[in-house]
Amino acid sequence: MKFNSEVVLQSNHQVSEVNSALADFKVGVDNVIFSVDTQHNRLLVLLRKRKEEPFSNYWSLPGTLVRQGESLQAAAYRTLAEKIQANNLYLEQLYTFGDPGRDPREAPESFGVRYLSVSYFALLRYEEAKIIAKPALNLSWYQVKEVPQLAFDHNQILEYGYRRLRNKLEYSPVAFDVLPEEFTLNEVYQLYCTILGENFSDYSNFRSRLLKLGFLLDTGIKVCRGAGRPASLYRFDAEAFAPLKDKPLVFI
Amino acid sequence: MKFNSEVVLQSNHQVSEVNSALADFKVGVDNVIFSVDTQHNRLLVLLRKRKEEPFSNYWSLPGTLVRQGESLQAAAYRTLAEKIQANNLYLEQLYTFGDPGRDPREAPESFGVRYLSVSYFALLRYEEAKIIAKPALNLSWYQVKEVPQLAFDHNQILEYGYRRLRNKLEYSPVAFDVLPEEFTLNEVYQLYCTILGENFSDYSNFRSRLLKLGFLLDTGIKVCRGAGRPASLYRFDAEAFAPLKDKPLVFI
DNA sequence: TCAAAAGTGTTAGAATTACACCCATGT
DNA sequence: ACATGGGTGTAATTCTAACACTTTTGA
Repeated sequence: MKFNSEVVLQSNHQVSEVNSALADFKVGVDNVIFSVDTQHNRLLVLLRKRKEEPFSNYWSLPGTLVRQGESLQAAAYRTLAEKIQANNLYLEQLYTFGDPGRDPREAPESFGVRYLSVSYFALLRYEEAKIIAKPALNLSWYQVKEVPQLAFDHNQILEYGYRRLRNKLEYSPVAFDVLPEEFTLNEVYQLYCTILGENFSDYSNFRSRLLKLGFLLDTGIKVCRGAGRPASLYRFDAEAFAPLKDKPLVFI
Repeated sequence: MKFNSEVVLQSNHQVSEVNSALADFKVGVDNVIFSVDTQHNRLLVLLRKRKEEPFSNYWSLPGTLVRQGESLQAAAYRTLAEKIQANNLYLEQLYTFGDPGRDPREAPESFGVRYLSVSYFALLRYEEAKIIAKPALNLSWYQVKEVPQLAFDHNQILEYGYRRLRNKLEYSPVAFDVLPEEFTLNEVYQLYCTILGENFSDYSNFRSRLLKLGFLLDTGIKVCRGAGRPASLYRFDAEAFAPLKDKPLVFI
């Protein structure tokens, strides 16, 4: 019998006895909020410095506890909206971490209370992401490559979210949720480059693959970005995309 | 702003007021247990007829509440092991459903208690899956295509699990977790056929693609399955597969 | 007129598809 | 010997990767 590798992520916990009484749970939502800074070719993640126990002074993923009458996704969105403002964003549930011992507030003896974390990942563009500047919130963008040791199992959650992000980009049209209504093909390319790395594909090949898929409409409108030939503005055609849903697309 | 389609799955709930008090949760685990019957070319899912309220007499996904000191995955595995016995199985977390109102035990006024369902999906072969025969458990295999209306949001969970299963099969080696140590290539092909449908690929092409990937070892041992030329037994080589992990495989 | 950015085209090589065909066994 | 299932080979087509080249703008 084998279980899968995803599961391994949450299994490095202290071994603990299982008794047949039911566990009581507090449910939190933790967000991996990625922002793509195509200008500087950086992929960033939003972190918050904790000022409370446990893990006081550690950086952590922004999170919250779920309120009465609030859906999980609504809680995730609330956490996000309290901290940053953005018009185009993508939000999706990631994974639920709930091993006993993942939160030190679970006292070693008293198994009464467990802390469950339903994680979400969000993607938006750095240009649009305005941090709502309350210094008390202790928020900061970190380059994904340079994230320090985080509170709880948040490094694991981040790693998991990063993997999901790269996969999503390859076979689903997340990019168009994040870009504005109208965009140039080069903007799409830049987005892919900063997330997947420069050499994921040649621009001209990327371009023709994308257009061949047939769900990008050329508006005919041209825009000038500094020097160089003006670029066409495209828009995502949801109707043309619909039949491709579920099919394994490759944007590589 | 757009959220993704997965999220839509859990958003058809009654609208309810959010107040700032925290919600209390009971956490359950629900399992989508698929079994592949290659003999009869059927994909089955294990259902349990409820004998308690709510949804008494409805079929439902087998589930349980999480116990003190028990990990989510352990709870999922316990539910499974109580009901069926199998040597080779694959188990993976699916999605967490937690919208307010998904369980009728959440009284309309009292938002105190919420029922969260962390769903898991399992895959095993029908030949190996022995139902532990306690009539009181009211268990039965259903063909996925013929599942009736289920309790709670279990049809949604099943649909979601089914989608995941088909995707997993295409780009990850789940099949080899489910097959015995040694297997014939035709057994692999049959597995793919019953899950993805007859015409997903020609046998000879499937065969060469699979072998070219290089992580199947020919043991040299031949076995006869009735008439016809004897088939070679192969085994999955985890070491040879390791470098291919994360890479986008295509078993189509 | 030249550099920069947008966009098109070409070509060698790899991968995919749809088959035809040979091999080894039970009856 | 022939049906059955196992296994190999191949030719047409499509896809991919790498790169050359043309077009349109600002300076």
